[in-house]
Amino acid sequence: MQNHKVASILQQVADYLELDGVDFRTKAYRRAAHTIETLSVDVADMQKQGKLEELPGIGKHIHEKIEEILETGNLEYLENLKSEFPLDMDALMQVEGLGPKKIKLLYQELGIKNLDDLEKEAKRHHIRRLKGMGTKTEAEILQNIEFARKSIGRQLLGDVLPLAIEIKQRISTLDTVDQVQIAGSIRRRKETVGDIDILTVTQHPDEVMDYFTQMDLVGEVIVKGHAKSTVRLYNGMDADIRVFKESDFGSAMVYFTGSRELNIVLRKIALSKSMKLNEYGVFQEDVRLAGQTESEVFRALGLDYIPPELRENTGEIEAAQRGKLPELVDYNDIKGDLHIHTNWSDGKSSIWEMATKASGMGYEYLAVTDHTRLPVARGLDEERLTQQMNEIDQINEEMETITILKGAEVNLDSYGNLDISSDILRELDLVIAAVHYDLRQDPEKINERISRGLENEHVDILAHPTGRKLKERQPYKLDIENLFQKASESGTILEVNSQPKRLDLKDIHVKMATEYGCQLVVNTDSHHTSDLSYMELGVSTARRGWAEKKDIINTLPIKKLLKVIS
DNA sequence: GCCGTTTTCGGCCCGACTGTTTTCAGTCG
Repeated sequence: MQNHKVASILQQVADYLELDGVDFRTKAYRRAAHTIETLSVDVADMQKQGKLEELPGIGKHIHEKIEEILETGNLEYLENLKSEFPLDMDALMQVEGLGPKKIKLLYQELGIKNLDDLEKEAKRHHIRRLKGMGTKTEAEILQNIEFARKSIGRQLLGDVLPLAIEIKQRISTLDTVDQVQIAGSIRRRKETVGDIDILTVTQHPDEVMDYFTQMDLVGEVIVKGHAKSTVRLYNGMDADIRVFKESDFGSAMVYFTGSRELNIVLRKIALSKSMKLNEYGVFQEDVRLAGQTESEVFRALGLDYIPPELRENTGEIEAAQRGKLPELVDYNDIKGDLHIHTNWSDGKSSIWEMATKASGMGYEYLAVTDHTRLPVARGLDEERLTQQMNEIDQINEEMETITILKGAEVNLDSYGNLDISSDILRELDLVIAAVHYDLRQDPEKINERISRGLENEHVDILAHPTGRKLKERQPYKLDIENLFQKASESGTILEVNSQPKRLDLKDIHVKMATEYGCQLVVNTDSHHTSDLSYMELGVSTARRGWAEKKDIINTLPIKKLLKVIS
């Protein structure tokens, strides 16, 4: 599967074209890159079937470029652009305030190719001499270089969401604030986020701005105005706050939730109906048609309400026009967690503690699935598994509010065999199979290994199917479509793992899997009672993958669930 | 470079802010 590679090359072409001031062709390449990146099928398959040009934003020329990438792994066009501008685009673009135009000017006038060159020339005061630059720009650049160097990039949703909620709660304590909401990619629950966007309604903007910029979470204030302020938080992440009128709040939420791609299409739709859409409302001539609520804004454009998690312009707008949006699985639909660890292996909490917490969350059931054998995780052998089953029997007798299921997270060895004997596996309610070592196998081996696991009669669930860890490691080199095909044939359930670093399957894979007819389960893989709350991240990942309640087995009441995993 | 319920050619989302200007270009979201 080469979708990501193809998209990345097209994106780079756009970056370099932008240097040259090429406007609309740049946009065309970005649009094509977005189409490929979010495609829920293999771009190579589309190409073989001659269907590439049916995709939005892909015409004759980009079709040819994609063919070249698929055949040769490279794109000559991009290589030529690179040799014309031999500079570190990525790094320079990280410097706030520098865009393609200024980068080109700096390269042509001063030969600046990277951050080191940039720093040198700024310190020599050469930059202020250039047209359109001045002392302020030069000082700004020097200041921002340091930040660009240690730029942490996008952070994990799971790390940022609690911080955003904290800020929202603090602002909502102000008497003068009528409404406060989180917008941006956090609201869309994207797996990584670049900043925190907060929108408010208040009659006293200055008071809110003072409070926001003086919070103890703030490292430095970047901009402070009456309608908008930006701060850099202690952890290096930027947070924006904006003030709107009550009557505009819906259109502001649509606009600042994005995505950017969705906004562009919404505005085109408005234009096609001779309306105008901006963050202050929907207008026709000078008459205001909508703006107070999001639903009202969508309705004015002839669309059903689109849940934030779907707002990526990957087909949801067309679905909303035809009244065909999916009924997404809801956070309250989840009836239990089927993948957790306890202090029997590498977890920190006891079975009793985990069950008590889960019961408090309103769950009907909880499956205890400690590691087997894995030495680093103090994994269980047959004997200890048996002891653990006895303890679970006891706790089940004492606890009336929740049913604890007996399970295990069993290792797939390098050939796809399980490391616990069938006699014991047969006694368990639930068997999860997972790859935990020998991760860098060749595609052929890892595919065979996982296929064997899926075909094993004892295996109910495949945990974290691709093995990726955000900002840490690549997925296994597996053929994902083969995996979905096999899983749908064998009826093995695929996990959406809710750990902030994993979110595996990820959103577009969730969509692919359901299109193959696979059943899914959303699990937390908790190692502590506090991890159980990660469920929300998994559910939002499933929602981003268009999953409905019927696709997720842990939305079932216990009797039906037991039939599925029996 | 893509695309069409006005269009096969002439458009391509919109507004705020900043620093540099003396009416605007570049950047950002």
